[in-house]
This record gives sequence, C-alpha cells and structure tokens, in this order.
Amino acid sequence: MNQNVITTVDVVLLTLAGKALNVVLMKRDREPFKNQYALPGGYIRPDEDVDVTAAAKRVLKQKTGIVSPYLEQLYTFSGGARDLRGWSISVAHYALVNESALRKGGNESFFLFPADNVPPLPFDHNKIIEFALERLRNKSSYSSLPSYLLPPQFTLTELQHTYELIMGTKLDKSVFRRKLSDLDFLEPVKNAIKMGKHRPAQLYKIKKDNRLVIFDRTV
Amino acid sequence: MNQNVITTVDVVLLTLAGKALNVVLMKRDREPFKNQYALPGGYIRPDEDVDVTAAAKRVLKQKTGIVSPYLEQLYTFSGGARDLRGWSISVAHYALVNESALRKGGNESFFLFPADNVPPLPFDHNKIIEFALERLRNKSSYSSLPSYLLPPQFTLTELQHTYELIMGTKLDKSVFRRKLSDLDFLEPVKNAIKMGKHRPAQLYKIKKDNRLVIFDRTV
DNA sequence: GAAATAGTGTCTGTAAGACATTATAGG
DNA sequence: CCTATAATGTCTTACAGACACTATTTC
Repeated sequence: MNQNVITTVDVVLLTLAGKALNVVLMKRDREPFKNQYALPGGYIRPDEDVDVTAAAKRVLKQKTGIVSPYLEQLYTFSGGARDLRGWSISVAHYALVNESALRKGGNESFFLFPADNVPPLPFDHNKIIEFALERLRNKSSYSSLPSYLLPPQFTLTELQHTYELIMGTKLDKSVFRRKLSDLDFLEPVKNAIKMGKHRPAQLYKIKKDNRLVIFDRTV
Repeated sequence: MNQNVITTVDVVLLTLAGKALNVVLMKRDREPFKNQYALPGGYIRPDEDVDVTAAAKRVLKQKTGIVSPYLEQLYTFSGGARDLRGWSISVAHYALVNESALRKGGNESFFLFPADNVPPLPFDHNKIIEFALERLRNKSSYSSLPSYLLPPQFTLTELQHTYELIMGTKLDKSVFRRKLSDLDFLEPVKNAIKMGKHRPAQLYKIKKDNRLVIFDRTV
C-alpha cells in the first residue's frame, strides 16, 4: 500500500547568543525554496533511522554537524497544504545547545537568527518555531531545561538571567536562590570561581549529570 | 519518492464508568492481530484528511461512531519494530467523552477496560495508553480537562471526585472550592439542583462553552 | 574608598492545608 | 430526631515577593 505521504523531520535548534535566544537556520540546498533560509530538516530514512527522534538527530548532525545534549519531540505538523510536493508529515523536534559547543562542533554552514525576530520562512516553519518557543517557555518554568543553553559550569546569576530571558519575566535574586536550594539539583564546583571586576562568583553544575530535572514547583 | 513509511493514527478514548477511568478498545477486524483488542486506529488518507488530527477524528467516528468534545494530539510513535508490516508512524491522539454520550452516540462495537488494568495489546498500544494517562494527569492538574469526562452539568463534589480519580490524590473540599471560585470558570445553573437523601447540590457548568480552560495555579 | 556584583537576612501578605461548623434534604 | 452530604468559616503554617543588608573582589 502506497499512501503517498511524505514523511520528514524538522529541528528547531535554539541557543543563546548575544544575550538573546537564537534559532539556527540553514540555506536550503535544493528545491523547493532553494537558497532560502529554513529549519534543518529532511526525509525519514527507514533503513537508517530506528525512530523519528533518531532521524531528527541524524538530520541535525548531517546538516549542521551538531550533536545536541537535549533533543525532544515537539509536535507533528501535517496536511496537504504545507508542502507543494504533496501531503506531508513533519515530526518536529526542538533541541538546545550552548553557544560554545555550537561554535566548536558546528560545520559553519548555518545561521543564527534572534528567536523573536525570525524572517518569513517556507512551509510552516514559522509556526513550528512558535511551538518550540512556547514549549521551551512552559517547560522552563518547572524544570532545569534552561541549563542546556549554558556551559556545563555557570554562576547562579547566569542561570537566573537565562530563566528571565526565556520566560520574559524578571525574577528576584533572593527568591530564585532560595527555590534553587530547595529544589536541590545544583552543586557548587570545588575551587571553580568566576572572576570579574567585583566579588567573584561560585560556579555550579547540575547534580544529575546531563539529565533534565523536573521540579514540583515553578522557579 | 517512495519512502515506504506506513502512516497511521491511533486514538486513546477515555471515559468514566463505574467510578473508574476506562479506555475504549476494539476487536481488530483485520490482520495482523485480527480479533484481538487494540486501540481504534487506521491509515491516514491524504485524499480525505486535511491533517493528522482530522484523520484521528475520522477514524474514531468510523470505528466507534463517537465524536468526542475533546481530542488532542498526544505523541508520535515510530520505528521499524512496532509494526510487522514495516517501518511505521502512528500519530497518537487522546480524547475524552462522558459516558452517556458514549452510550448514546457509540455504535456498540467497542469495549471498555479499566485504564489501570489494560490487557497486553498488540503493537505499542500499552505504551501509547500510558502516555495518554500521563498527559491526562499532568494537564488535569492545571486545567478544566476533567470536565470533559462529566456531563454538561455536574456538582462540585462530582468534579472534585473526578480530579481525585485522575490524579490519584485526595483533595480537601474547602480548598478545592476556594480555588475553583478564584479560577472563575464555573457558573451555577439556575434552578438546577441535584437531589438525594441529603441536602441537594447545586449543578454547575463551564462558563466558556466547551472550551478548555488553563489555570495559572494547580487545583 | 568607590564601584560592581555576590550572597544572605528579614518582614509581610497571601494562599494552601487541616479541620470545624452550619445548612438542608430524606427517612 | 438521625443520617448524609452540601456549603462555608476559621486557624495555622508555608512560601513567595519585596527589599535591605553584608561580603568580596578590582581599580
């Protein structure tokens, strides 16, 4: 049975750059919309991919060179209207990476755009990005998700600023730190101090290595 | 380009029956797993369905006769291992319906099973049901979602019991009602009173008709 | 010492939880 | 009257928010 459904994956890769949340876009190397900016995406390959998330990881790696520490299925976009080539499914994913890992691991073929100011894109890619941002905002309010945008070690102020940036709200320093210590998912890194023209700051890392921590309260 | 990916939808239809959460299952009318219980599901039909959610609604209607007041995309399950026929995608949805609407609108070809005691099912259908229950539990804690399991009019005690059943926790009556009135999404139905061998109870309905209400706090 | 940021302490208001009390039906 | 449930009130505690204060570095 041939249903003639095009099956693809797209990835919304987000990172912090220049004190703003940025989306990674690529110039399409083929028709349709050749040479236009779009999300990294591609066909599912049943012979290579064990499931759609594996497909998303493969596509991200092949197109950008990046292996993200956090990648999650977002939503499945579908229909006959979104792609000229026919009725299609895109299982969209989103991923987070810290900027230095992106600069180091990436193959330089991609471009960063401020997440709140993305140009009009082909297909329904603008909508997919909106979904990703909404998911990120929601999930950040009750999890350690924003830490994937930071390097492995960071100060509490850096973490707070990241939460503030994502959620678009100011947080009180004292309240934020009280909650963090209640949530008990960070640990100070011995002898790791961030210097500056002021009192130095203790560096922290996530306790459970590289695992998303879900809180029972909001930050 | 033929990718040979089987594209399907499955629906986890949940309802309240006998003071428990129940899943609707059907006996499969074709191979594989003919005559075994499974989730209502079917192929996506690009010529009929505008998107996957339309496909899920169509499949649910055709197989069970039911049009659910609430149906939401859940998660996309995929891979070469889940279906003998080949590499497949199932865009799973979940839906809620109150029991009397199910009895009235349904075509009697389905079966109810307690959601916490579903028999082993073909494909990854047990896993899909687990996902649906987890989503229902999560979303219920901060929304009016459980009201879709109740008739259009209900008492506050019935609503509270529904929340308790879904989330598996006891709630304090006074606290629950205080929060509900703060959340301001219910309205009493004039002259609608539920009688019994005790003080009669006021009947309520959701203010915004048939719309999911998201709270900024938990119930 | 001044500037800048790190890090902690204190007060207050509000909301949640526990529980008691009153209200209103049937028998 | 008793029983059962509806509906509301009260007290206490916990936590969020606001803000002040202290600490430690560079210049």
